Amino acid sequence: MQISDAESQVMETLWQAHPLTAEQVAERLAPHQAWELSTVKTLLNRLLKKRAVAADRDGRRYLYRPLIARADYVHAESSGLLDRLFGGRVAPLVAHFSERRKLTKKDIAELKRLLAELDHER
Amino acid sequence: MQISDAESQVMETLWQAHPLTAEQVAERLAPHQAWELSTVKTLLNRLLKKRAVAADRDGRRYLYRPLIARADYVHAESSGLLDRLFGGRVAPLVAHFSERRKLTKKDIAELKRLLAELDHER
DNA sequence: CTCCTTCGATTACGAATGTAATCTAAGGCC
DNA sequence: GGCCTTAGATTACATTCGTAATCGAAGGAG
Repeated sequence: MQISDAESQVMETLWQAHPLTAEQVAERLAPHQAWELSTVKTLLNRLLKKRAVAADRDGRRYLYRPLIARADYVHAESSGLLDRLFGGRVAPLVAHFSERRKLTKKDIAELKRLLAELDHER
Repeated sequence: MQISDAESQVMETLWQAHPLTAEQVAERLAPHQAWELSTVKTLLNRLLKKRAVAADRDGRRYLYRPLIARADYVHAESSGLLDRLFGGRVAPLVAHFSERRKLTKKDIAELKRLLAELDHER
Protein backbone atom coordinates (compact mmCIF):
# COMPACT_ATOMS: atom_id res chain seq x y z
CA MET A 1 0.00 0.00 0.00
CA GLN A 2 1.47 3.25 -1.12
CA ILE A 3 1.28 6.55 0.74
CA SER A 4 0.37 9.31 -1.67
CA ASP A 5 1.80 12.76 -1.85
CA ALA A 6 -1.06 14.49 -0.07
CA GLU A 7 -1.18 11.74 2.52
CA SER A 8 2.51 12.09 3.23
CA GLN A 9 2.00 15.69 4.25
CA VAL A 10 -0.46 14.54 6.85
CA MET A 11 2.06 11.97 8.01
CA GLU A 12 4.72 14.65 8.35
CA THR A 13 2.40 16.63 10.56
CA LEU A 14 1.81 13.65 12.79
CA TRP A 15 5.49 12.82 12.92
CA GLN A 16 6.19 16.30 14.16
CA ALA A 17 3.62 16.02 16.94
CA HIS A 18 1.14 13.44 18.08
CA PRO A 19 -1.41 12.51 19.02
CA LEU A 20 -3.51 15.14 17.27
CA THR A 21 -7.17 15.56 16.45
CA ALA A 22 -8.20 15.93 12.84
CA GLU A 23 -8.71 19.61 13.46
CA GLN A 24 -5.26 20.05 14.93
CA VAL A 25 -3.74 18.33 11.95
CA ALA A 26 -5.60 20.73 9.67
CA GLU A 27 -4.43 23.71 11.70
CA ARG A 28 -0.83 22.65 11.49
CA LEU A 29 -1.07 22.04 7.78
CA ALA A 30 -2.77 25.35 7.14
CA PRO A 31 0.38 27.42 6.57
CA HIS A 32 1.34 25.11 3.74
CA GLN A 33 -1.90 23.64 2.47
CA ALA A 34 -5.23 25.42 2.31
CA TRP A 35 -7.17 22.22 2.78
CA GLU A 36 -10.73 22.05 4.00
CA LEU A 37 -11.12 20.18 7.23
CA SER A 38 -13.06 17.52 5.41
CA THR A 39 -10.16 16.99 3.04
CA VAL A 40 -7.85 16.37 5.95
CA LYS A 41 -10.36 13.93 7.39
CA THR A 42 -10.51 12.06 4.12
CA LEU A 43 -6.74 11.78 4.08
CA LEU A 44 -6.67 10.60 7.68
CA ASN A 45 -9.23 7.96 6.85
CA ARG A 46 -7.26 6.74 3.90
CA LEU A 47 -4.18 6.54 6.08
CA LEU A 48 -6.18 4.56 8.61
CA LYS A 49 -7.20 2.09 5.91
CA LYS A 50 -3.57 1.79 4.91
CA ARG A 51 -2.66 1.20 8.54
CA ALA A 52 -0.24 4.09 8.48
CA VAL A 53 -1.90 5.83 11.41
CA ALA A 54 -3.99 4.76 14.38
CA ALA A 55 -6.99 6.56 15.83
CA ASP A 56 -7.66 6.39 19.54
CA ARG A 57 -11.10 7.40 20.67
CA ASP A 58 -11.16 10.42 22.95
CA GLY A 59 -14.74 11.17 23.92
CA ARG A 60 -16.59 11.69 20.72
CA ARG A 61 -13.58 12.29 18.53
CA TYR A 62 -10.29 10.62 17.70
CA LEU A 63 -6.67 11.26 18.43
CA TYR A 64 -4.45 10.25 15.57
CA ARG A 65 -0.89 9.01 15.80
CA PRO A 66 1.52 7.55 13.26
CA LEU A 67 1.89 3.79 13.10
CA ILE A 68 4.88 3.74 10.82
CA ALA A 69 8.18 5.36 11.75
CA ARG A 70 9.30 8.29 9.68
CA ALA A 71 12.72 6.70 9.29
CA ASP A 72 11.13 3.64 7.73
CA TYR A 73 9.13 5.72 5.33
CA VAL A 74 12.15 7.81 4.45
CA HIS A 75 14.14 4.69 3.87
CA ALA A 76 11.55 3.11 1.60
CA GLU A 77 11.25 6.26 -0.47
CA SER A 78 14.96 6.86 -0.68
CA SER A 79 15.84 3.29 -1.52
CA GLY A 80 13.18 3.31 -4.19
CA LEU A 81 14.70 6.36 -5.80
CA LEU A 82 18.23 5.04 -5.53
CA ASP A 83 17.19 1.76 -7.09
CA ARG A 84 15.30 3.37 -9.94
CA LEU A 85 17.83 6.02 -10.80
CA PHE A 86 21.24 5.22 -9.37
CA GLY A 87 21.66 1.49 -9.56
CA GLY A 88 20.74 1.24 -5.91
CA ARG A 89 23.90 2.95 -4.72
CA VAL A 90 24.49 6.11 -2.76
CA ALA A 91 27.75 7.37 -4.22
CA PRO A 92 26.37 7.94 -7.73
CA LEU A 93 23.65 10.12 -6.28
CA VAL A 94 26.18 12.24 -4.46
CA ALA A 95 28.25 12.40 -7.63
CA HIS A 96 25.21 13.63 -9.49
CA PHE A 97 24.66 16.47 -7.06
CA SER A 98 28.33 17.25 -7.14
CA GLU A 99 28.22 17.58 -10.92
CA ARG A 100 25.25 19.84 -10.62
CA ARG A 101 27.11 21.93 -8.06
CA LYS A 102 24.48 21.23 -5.51
CA LEU A 103 26.79 20.25 -2.69
CA THR A 104 27.02 23.04 -0.18
CA LYS A 105 30.10 23.72 1.92
CA LYS A 106 28.12 22.36 4.79
CA ASP A 107 27.32 19.17 2.91
CA ILE A 108 30.95 18.66 2.09
CA ALA A 109 32.06 19.24 5.63
CA GLU A 110 29.42 16.88 6.97
CA LEU A 111 30.29 14.20 4.47
CA LYS A 112 33.93 14.38 5.44
CA ARG A 113 33.09 14.08 9.07
CA LEU A 114 30.78 11.18 8.36
CA LEU A 115 33.43 9.31 6.43
CA ALA A 116 36.02 9.96 9.10
CA GLU A 117 33.65 8.55 11.68
CA LEU A 118 33.11 5.46 9.59
CA ASP A 119 36.86 4.95 9.48
CA HIS A 120 37.16 5.14 13.23
CA GLU A 121 34.32 3.02 14.45
CA ARG A 122 36.09 -0.31 14.64
CA MET B 1 3.38 17.68 -16.10
CA GLN B 2 4.51 14.68 -14.17
CA ILE B 3 6.02 11.52 -15.63
CA SER B 4 4.42 8.50 -14.05
CA ASP B 5 6.09 5.35 -12.93
CA ALA B 6 5.14 3.26 -15.93
CA GLU B 7 6.02 6.12 -18.24
CA SER B 8 9.45 6.48 -16.70
CA GLN B 9 10.27 2.90 -17.65
CA VAL B 10 9.57 3.78 -21.24
CA MET B 11 11.78 6.83 -20.89
CA GLU B 12 14.60 4.68 -19.51
CA THR B 13 14.36 2.48 -22.55
CA LEU B 14 14.60 5.45 -24.87
CA TRP B 15 17.48 6.92 -22.91
CA GLN B 16 19.38 3.69 -23.36
CA ALA B 17 18.85 3.71 -27.11
CA HIS B 18 17.04 5.88 -29.60
CA PRO B 19 15.35 6.41 -31.87
CA LEU B 20 13.16 3.33 -31.49
CA THR B 21 9.83 2.23 -32.89
CA ALA B 22 7.02 1.44 -30.50
CA GLU B 23 7.64 -2.22 -31.12
CA GLN B 24 11.33 -1.95 -30.34
CA VAL B 25 10.53 -0.18 -27.11
CA ALA B 26 8.19 -3.01 -26.20
CA GLU B 27 10.84 -5.59 -27.04
CA ARG B 28 13.40 -3.94 -24.88
CA LEU B 29 10.98 -3.63 -22.00
CA ALA B 30 9.87 -7.23 -22.29
CA PRO B 31 12.46 -8.75 -19.94
CA HIS B 32 11.19 -6.48 -17.17
CA GLN B 33 7.60 -5.70 -18.04
CA ALA B 34 5.16 -8.04 -19.70
CA TRP B 35 3.29 -5.22 -21.35
CA GLU B 36 1.09 -5.59 -24.40
CA LEU B 37 2.28 -3.61 -27.36
CA SER B 38 -0.81 -1.46 -27.10
CA THR B 39 0.07 -0.59 -23.53
CA VAL B 40 3.47 0.62 -24.63
CA LYS B 41 1.84 2.66 -27.36
CA THR B 42 -0.49 4.26 -24.87
CA LEU B 43 2.45 5.20 -22.69
CA LEU B 44 4.34 6.61 -25.66
CA ASN B 45 1.33 8.70 -26.59
CA ARG B 46 1.00 10.05 -23.09
CA LEU B 47 4.68 10.93 -23.12
CA LEU B 48 4.15 12.70 -26.42
CA LYS B 49 1.34 14.77 -24.92
CA LYS B 50 3.62 15.63 -22.03
CA ARG B 51 6.32 16.62 -24.53
CA ALA B 52 8.75 14.20 -22.94
CA VAL B 53 9.41 12.39 -26.21
CA ALA B 54 9.23 13.26 -29.88
CA ALA B 55 7.97 11.05 -32.70
CA ASP B 56 9.52 11.36 -36.12
CA ARG B 57 7.58 9.84 -38.97
CA ASP B 58 9.40 7.03 -40.74
CA GLY B 59 7.21 5.74 -43.52
CA ARG B 60 4.00 4.71 -41.92
CA ARG B 61 5.28 4.47 -38.41
CA TYR B 62 7.15 6.62 -35.92
CA LEU B 63 10.58 6.67 -34.43
CA TYR B 64 10.55 7.87 -30.87
CA ARG B 65 13.29 9.72 -29.08
CA PRO B 66 13.52 11.43 -25.70
CA LEU B 67 13.04 15.16 -25.52
CA ILE B 68 14.13 15.59 -21.96
CA ALA B 69 17.59 14.62 -20.77
CA ARG B 70 17.85 11.81 -18.30
CA ALA B 71 20.10 13.94 -16.12
CA ASP B 72 17.39 16.58 -15.88
CA TYR B 73 14.78 14.03 -14.98
CA VAL B 74 17.08 12.45 -12.41
CA HIS B 75 17.78 15.84 -10.95
CA ALA B 76 14.14 16.81 -10.67
CA GLU B 77 13.26 13.53 -8.98
CA SER B 78 16.22 13.58 -6.65
CA SER B 79 15.82 17.19 -5.64
CA GLY B 80 12.17 16.57 -5.00
CA LEU B 81 12.99 13.74 -2.64
CA LEU B 82 15.74 15.67 -0.91
CA ASP B 83 13.45 18.63 -0.42
CA ARG B 84 10.58 16.58 0.92
CA LEU B 85 12.56 14.35 3.20
CA PHE B 86 15.99 15.79 3.96
CA GLY B 87 15.58 19.54 4.15
CA GLY B 88 16.92 19.82 0.62
CA ARG B 89 20.41 18.74 1.54
CA VAL B 90 22.54 15.84 0.46
CA ALA B 91 24.55 15.08 3.58
CA PRO B 92 21.53 14.08 5.69
CA LEU B 93 20.55 11.56 3.06
CA VAL B 94 23.97 10.00 3.13
CA ALA B 95 23.85 10.02 6.91
CA HIS B 96 20.56 8.21 6.77
CA PHE B 97 21.99 5.44 4.63
CA SER B 98 25.02 5.30 6.84
CA GLU B 99 22.85 4.76 9.89
CA ARG B 100 21.01 2.03 8.08
CA ARG B 101 24.33 0.44 7.17
CA LYS B 102 23.56 0.78 3.52
CA LEU B 103 26.85 2.31 2.49
CA THR B 104 28.94 -0.27 0.70
CA LYS B 105 32.74 -0.30 0.78
CA LYS B 106 32.56 0.85 -2.78
CA ASP B 107 30.29 3.76 -1.88
CA ILE B 108 32.66 4.84 0.85
CA ALA B 109 35.68 4.63 -1.40
CA GLU B 110 33.92 6.59 -4.12
CA LEU B 111 32.72 9.23 -1.74
CA LYS B 112 36.23 9.72 -0.43
CA ARG B 113 37.58 10.06 -3.93
CA LEU B 114 34.82 12.49 -4.81
CA LEU B 115 35.53 14.68 -1.82
CA ALA B 116 39.24 14.62 -2.50
CA GLU B 117 38.58 15.77 -6.04
CA LEU B 118 36.42 18.58 -4.82
CA ASP B 119 39.28 19.72 -2.61
CA HIS B 120 41.68 19.79 -5.51
CA GLU B 121 39.75 21.53 -8.18
CA ARG B 122 40.68 24.99 -7.11
C1' DC C 1 -7.66 -4.16 -57.81
C1' DT C 2 -8.80 -6.67 -53.43
C1' DC C 3 -7.80 -8.54 -49.16
C1' DC C 4 -4.93 -9.22 -45.18
C1' DT C 5 -1.76 -7.24 -42.09
C1' DT C 6 0.17 -3.81 -39.34
C1' DC C 7 0.47 0.90 -37.60
C1' DG C 8 -1.16 4.53 -34.99
C1' DA C 9 -5.51 6.67 -32.96
C1' DT C 10 -9.40 6.26 -30.21
C1' DT C 11 -11.97 4.37 -26.61
C1' DA C 12 -12.37 1.63 -22.28
C1' DC C 13 -12.43 0.91 -17.66
C1' DG C 14 -11.28 0.10 -12.88
C1' DA C 15 -8.16 1.84 -9.08
C1' DA C 16 -5.91 5.59 -6.85
C1' DT C 17 -5.66 10.56 -5.93
C1' DG C 18 -6.89 15.29 -4.86
C1' DT C 19 -10.31 17.78 -3.08
C1' DA C 20 -14.63 18.32 -1.09
C1' DA C 21 -19.78 18.37 0.24
C1' DT C 22 -23.37 16.00 2.58
C1' DC C 23 -25.35 12.88 5.95
C1' DT C 24 -25.87 11.21 10.52
C1' DA C 25 -25.41 10.75 15.26
C1' DA C 26 -23.84 12.33 19.81
C1' DG C 27 -23.46 16.24 23.05
C1' DG C 28 -24.31 20.53 24.96
C1' DC C 29 -27.36 24.82 25.54
C1' DC C 30 -31.99 26.88 26.80
C1' DG D 1 -36.57 17.44 26.19
C1' DG D 2 -35.80 19.77 21.62
C1' DC D 3 -32.56 22.03 18.70
C1' DC D 4 -28.05 23.59 17.15
C1' DT D 5 -23.33 22.27 16.70
C1' DT D 6 -19.70 19.38 15.71
C1' DA D 7 -17.40 14.75 14.92
C1' DG D 8 -16.75 11.24 12.05
C1' DA D 9 -18.81 8.41 8.02
C1' DT D 10 -20.40 8.26 3.54
C1' DT D 11 -20.73 9.85 -1.01
C1' DA D 12 -19.04 12.67 -4.91
C1' DC D 13 -16.55 13.74 -8.79
C1' DA D 14 -12.89 15.08 -11.99
C1' DT D 15 -7.96 13.46 -13.04
C1' DT D 16 -4.30 10.53 -13.57
C1' DC D 17 -2.57 5.93 -14.00
C1' DG D 18 -2.14 1.12 -15.33
C1' DT D 19 -3.43 -1.80 -18.61
C1' DA D 20 -5.63 -2.93 -22.67
C1' DA D 21 -8.99 -3.80 -26.67
C1' DT D 22 -10.86 -2.02 -30.80
C1' DC D 23 -11.17 0.91 -34.91
C1' DG D 24 -9.69 2.77 -39.13
C1' DA D 25 -6.36 3.58 -42.59
C1' DA D 26 -2.10 2.68 -45.24
C1' DG D 27 0.85 -0.80 -47.46
C1' DG D 28 2.13 -5.16 -49.09
C1' DA D 29 0.78 -9.91 -51.14
C1' DG D 30 -1.44 -12.12 -54.98
